[in-house]
Amino acid sequence: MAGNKIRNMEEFASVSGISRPTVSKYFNDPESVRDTTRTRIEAALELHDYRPNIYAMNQNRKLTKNVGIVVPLLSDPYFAEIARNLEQRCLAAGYRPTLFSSHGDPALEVEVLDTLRSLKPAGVLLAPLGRASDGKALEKFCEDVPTLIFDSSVDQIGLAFVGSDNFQFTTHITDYLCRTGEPPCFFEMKTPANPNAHRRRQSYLRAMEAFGHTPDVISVEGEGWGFEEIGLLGGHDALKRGRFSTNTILCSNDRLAIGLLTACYEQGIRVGRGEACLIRVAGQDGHPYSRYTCPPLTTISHNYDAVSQTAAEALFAAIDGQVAAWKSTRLEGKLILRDSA
Amino acid sequence: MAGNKIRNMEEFASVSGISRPTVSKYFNDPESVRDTTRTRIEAALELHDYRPNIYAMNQNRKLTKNVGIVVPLLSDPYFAEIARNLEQRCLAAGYRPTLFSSHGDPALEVEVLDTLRSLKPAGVLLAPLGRASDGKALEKFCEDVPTLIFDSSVDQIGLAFVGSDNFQFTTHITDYLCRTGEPPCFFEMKTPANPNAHRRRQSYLRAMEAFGHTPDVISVEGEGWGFEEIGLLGGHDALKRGRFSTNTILCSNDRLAIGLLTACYEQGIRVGRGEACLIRVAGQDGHPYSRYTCPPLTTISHNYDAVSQTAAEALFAAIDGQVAAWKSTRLEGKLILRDSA
DNA sequence: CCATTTAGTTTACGCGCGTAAATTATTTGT
DNA sequence: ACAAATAATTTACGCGCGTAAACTAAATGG
Repeated sequence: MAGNKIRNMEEFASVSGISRPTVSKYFNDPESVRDTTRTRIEAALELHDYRPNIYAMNQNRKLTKNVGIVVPLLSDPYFAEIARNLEQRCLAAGYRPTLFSSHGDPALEVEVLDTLRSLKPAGVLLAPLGRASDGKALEKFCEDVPTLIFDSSVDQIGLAFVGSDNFQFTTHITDYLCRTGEPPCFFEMKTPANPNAHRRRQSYLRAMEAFGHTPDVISVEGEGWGFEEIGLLGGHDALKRGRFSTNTILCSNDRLAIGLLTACYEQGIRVGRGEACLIRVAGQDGHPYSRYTCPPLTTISHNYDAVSQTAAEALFAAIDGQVAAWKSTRLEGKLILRDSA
Repeated sequence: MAGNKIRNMEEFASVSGISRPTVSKYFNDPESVRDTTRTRIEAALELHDYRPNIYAMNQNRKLTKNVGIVVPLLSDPYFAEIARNLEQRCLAAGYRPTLFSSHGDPALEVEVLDTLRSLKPAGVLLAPLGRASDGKALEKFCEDVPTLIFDSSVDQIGLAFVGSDNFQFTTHITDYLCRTGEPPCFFEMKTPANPNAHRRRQSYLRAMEAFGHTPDVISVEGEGWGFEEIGLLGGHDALKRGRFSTNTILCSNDRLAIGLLTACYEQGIRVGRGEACLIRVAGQDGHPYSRYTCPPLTTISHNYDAVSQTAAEALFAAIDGQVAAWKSTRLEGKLILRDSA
């Protein structure tokens, strides 16, 4: 932090007593220079706080150190949490993460990919919108940029897929619900945004069959990503029409469950596993807010850490040139027992 | 989208029949070239889908078109929502927004500002962490980069401040609570992260005095940004110890209220304004999830749109060279009546 | 229609860095 | 201690674009 300001790498090289190409090499990878050289550079770095111009840096590099992180909806705390997790891992690995949200809009998703392309990222961690995504655009993007798909799988594109095992999720929690009370009916959106929802419904149907129960799926209307509102309206409607065939409701996801809980409350229906409770409600996802619903929501949680770690490491490996065949990794969820079911 | 790919502006200029400097001018500001020229460039643009290299662009420009948006905690839906709003406004105004979260960590906040500095942004929309922020670092950053502070004010730094009128918030909702039932006690964190919390407490004290009531502030322990958890634990504790002097509780913010509602639920205390209800709970902020608590939360909501618009427009005006004295704009909130109070 | 304004063209340079090739200095191994 | 291997230096070029200056073409106005 000396008075004289360093304007460029040339000047910094001279004050550090090292040639510019070597300094350049250092900034590319500090490990690539000799210990004594690194020490001298880092000493100068402390005195003069110089940072290479990222624009000039990235202009000539074939591969930048940028990593794009794209989620369908950043205002959903689930995605916010996983994005935060991925962001930290990128930073720790020496990459420069940039966050993008598609805001639930397929057109915006394409725009985001376009923006990303111009950033020439070393890699991208992409959670697609799902059903509504422009498949062609995604595929084309994956051909151009090393992309790892997470959360929601779309065909067999990109380097690999990492997400949760939705079959295990629903089977596991259905099993729990069957063992502890009436077998559940299944509460979902009629036209879900996300393919995971289909897997969960199928898994529910299979599990119920396997356990010898008759499944019952309640599909409510509603488009878009306002799941709580859809759960609330659909819940009110279903409750009024006596649409639930058992006293136990498994929701396709936690946000839907949050809306349903509100509907139950507003109709004076006590939810939980206690004596005085009329129905049980369970969710799926391990949403950050599921602990704070009334009653607190029984759910099956993503393994946030493991998903993030697996996804990040797979991408970094690919960036480092380690070729691997396309692979789908689906991690198991963990049942979180609370008062709602 | 013709077969031949354009490698740089030179090539694009030749296929569009316009000289490179003029094309460069177009990309800087499409309005700065004649209509006929713009039409020809845009026609070529449709045929050849070329995009200027942003790294080369920004290298020589004194001012980029980048705008940084920094919030204390992106996983808080309140900040996620306002960030989304700001992001859209930046895009609409022709800027390239980039989202950053300090993740509740002062050290990360400084890192974010450092990263931002190297992006040479035209401007920054910054919501500081508050109390924990490194004031010196913020001030220095504001000297170097046109920065507009929003949400939470720190001294008189940056171009201006835009946020909500916390005095009006608390006065207004306190007034409502007093008129409709017992005067409220005030539930807050002992060491809040955010200066807005202090304003709200003060406003509560003043309002109660003005209305001729005795104020009662319950300050609960807890550090950091896990407000729901702090509200939950502090709520349990306060309820067990009979710490609430009236049947009405005004929370310093909605997230605290969400935790308190859960504590009430877990202790079998019915919340709301109905006959069978023991206490009333109200929040402040108009949190996106406040509609879905049980009972739905009465709160006073930020005017998200107006705050975002005022902040964005003030920044854009400053970027366009319109000098203005430092100014603080505090917008009024709107009472949202729900079942909790 | 010509003088004036406005916009586009040509030419040229520089930004800050990546990177390659040839050379020289330093470290290793024996 | 000397040859071989490794690392740093010198030199030089280029990336894709911003931008300035001098010039030429096109639009405007009376």
